[in-house]
Amino acid sequence: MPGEFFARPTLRVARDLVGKRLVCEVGSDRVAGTIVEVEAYRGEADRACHASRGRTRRTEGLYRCPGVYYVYLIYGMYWCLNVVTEREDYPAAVLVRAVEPTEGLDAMRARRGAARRDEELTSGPGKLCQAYGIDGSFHGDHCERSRLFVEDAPRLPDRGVGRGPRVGVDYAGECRDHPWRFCVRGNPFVSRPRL
DNA sequence: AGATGGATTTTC
DNA sequence: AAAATCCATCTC
Repeated sequence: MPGEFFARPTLRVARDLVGKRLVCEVGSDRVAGTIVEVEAYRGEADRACHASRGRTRRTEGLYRCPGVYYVYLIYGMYWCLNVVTEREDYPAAVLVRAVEPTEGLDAMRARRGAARRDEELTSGPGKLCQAYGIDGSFHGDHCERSRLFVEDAPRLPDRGVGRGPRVGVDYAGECRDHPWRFCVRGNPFVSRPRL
């Protein structure tokens, strides 16, 4: 998808990202999957957004132009992939929380030692980054010029897309209940099926 | 349920 | 300088 796709209201980008394909090509290696779960993070008033404490060296990436990757380390162990949205100087992004693998399953299994079943390969933001080999070296890349990119796919009907509160943001006060999480309804690769 | 682990941020 | 925090995952 071109950068313009991400230069729109974050909730709309998040909704439209569900069903598209996330692809990573390194050398002759290609891994791909269908995005089945995302979350929107938007503005300094969103207490679950890293930018809620303002523009710092860490959060600077969220203020970049739409289509740029914001990749960060969580709990000192796992990488999480976000794509910046809206416009430059406004902090907002969509977190990719889960994909359904379609290509390169063997490479994913090799990187995901702990996964026993295929459903455990990419059913979480940290898991999918490990399966894809996404790390801090992708931080700041633009989607039009990166080994990692999003491919278009037919739009899912509204009835096939579930919506609910975001995961792991109990600390975010009144922002905790915002229904800014989107997923493919009934898909076994969604990280937390209950919605 | 408990351990893990490091960068960022807050507090002393 | 030290403590607390965090958009998670694995193992027990």
